[in-house]
Amino acid sequence: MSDKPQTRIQAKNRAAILTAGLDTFSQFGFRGSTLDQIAEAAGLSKPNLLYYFPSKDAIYTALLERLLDTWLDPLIAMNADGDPIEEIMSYAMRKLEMSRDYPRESRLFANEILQGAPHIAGHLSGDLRKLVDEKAVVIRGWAAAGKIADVDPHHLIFSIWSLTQHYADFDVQVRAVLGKDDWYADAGAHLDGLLRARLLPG
Amino acid sequence: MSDKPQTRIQAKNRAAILTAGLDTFSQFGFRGSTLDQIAEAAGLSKPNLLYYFPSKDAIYTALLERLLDTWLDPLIAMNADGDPIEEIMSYAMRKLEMSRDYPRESRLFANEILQGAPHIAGHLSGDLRKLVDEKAVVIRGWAAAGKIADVDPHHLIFSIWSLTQHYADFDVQVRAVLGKDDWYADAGAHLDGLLRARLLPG
DNA sequence: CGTTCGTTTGACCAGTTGGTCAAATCAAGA
DNA sequence: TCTTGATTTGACCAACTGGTCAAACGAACG
Repeated sequence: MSDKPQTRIQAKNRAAILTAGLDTFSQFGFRGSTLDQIAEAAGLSKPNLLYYFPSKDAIYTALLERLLDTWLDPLIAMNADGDPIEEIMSYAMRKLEMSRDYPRESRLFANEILQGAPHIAGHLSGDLRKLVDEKAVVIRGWAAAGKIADVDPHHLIFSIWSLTQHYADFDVQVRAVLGKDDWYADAGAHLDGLLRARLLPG
Repeated sequence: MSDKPQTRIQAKNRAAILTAGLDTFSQFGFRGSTLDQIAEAAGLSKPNLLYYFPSKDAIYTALLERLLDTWLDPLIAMNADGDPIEEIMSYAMRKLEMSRDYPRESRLFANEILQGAPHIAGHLSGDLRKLVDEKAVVIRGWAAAGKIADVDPHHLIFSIWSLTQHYADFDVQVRAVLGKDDWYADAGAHLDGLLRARLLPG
């Protein structure tokens, strides 16, 4: 929004607060997180924290907005003029990489949705729905042209979201069941096989 | 555990508390829920609620235990002697029905896992892992016998969990994007097509 | 040096939290 | 009816919550 000039110390502390908030909110949700918790994680006193952000809600909202800005980039990048199967597959793989590289962001989003999306309900039925509908048209076009098998575009997208985000959101369960911490390679291979089998035309 | 005889009024109030707790905990998580909230939803006063359960934690734990008892039933029911593809498919369909019929239970579980599974970590690496490993052996046997395509059993199970639970846990998002409330039939058809394409041998 | 302005903090506040307790109420049997 | 035990509640508490504020600190600049 407004980009007032920031001193180095402001930039550093704001960043520290956002990181601490991400850690905390992504684990305990909005109501389950406390300012003291976030302040301690950021290495600041509580009043100091409130010097940089006016309220707990402001920290949370800032995080959500930053998240929404980047969260849908991979879907936006899906190109109607590319090779259909490769476009869909690389979208899925990019999402899987995000689960590996940004699990806290994934869990923050999951928490928000689980609680009924009180802060971003409008975004879901606005921007998000519009974007998904657009891409659904593209996918339906690919299917109609016989480039991929006939598939419900919306539910295909839901499948990619759920399959990939599961590894970030349910990380504890995945690691407990597998008995190891490194799921990425196997998950990638599995996801590739699962989606390709469904998408190959004929 | 101990089944002391319960009066009708005890049974009724305990049930009301558990229902209210399920509503609340599944939406706000453990730390985000308050006893006052639960008491009001149960139609009881807070001290009255604490007459039936010794603490907030006890309500939450009771709910989680009741959940774990039934949550894995569909997976347990997967029969090594049945038709492989139909066994896997009906497992997936049963899980999808559970997302439709017991979304609060699904969200309660999701919340617990998101927060690092503090109450059921042992269960995950114990009972759950054992059960999944057993079924993985069965699935691997089916693949070795050429009854289904070669697939990573653990990640296949993760796929079924994520694909089905997504509709309960991310219900708000699903309904916002679809623009309608009724996802069950379409999700079932999609899931059937997705899994069958991957599992058919040859 | 002194001023100025961005930064930090200790003390504080009102409201909420999980939980306690003694007293009151109720239901049912003797 | 009276008694007994189960049930319910208002009053209360200590700890914690998000948030405020005046005072103190800090660094850069004249």
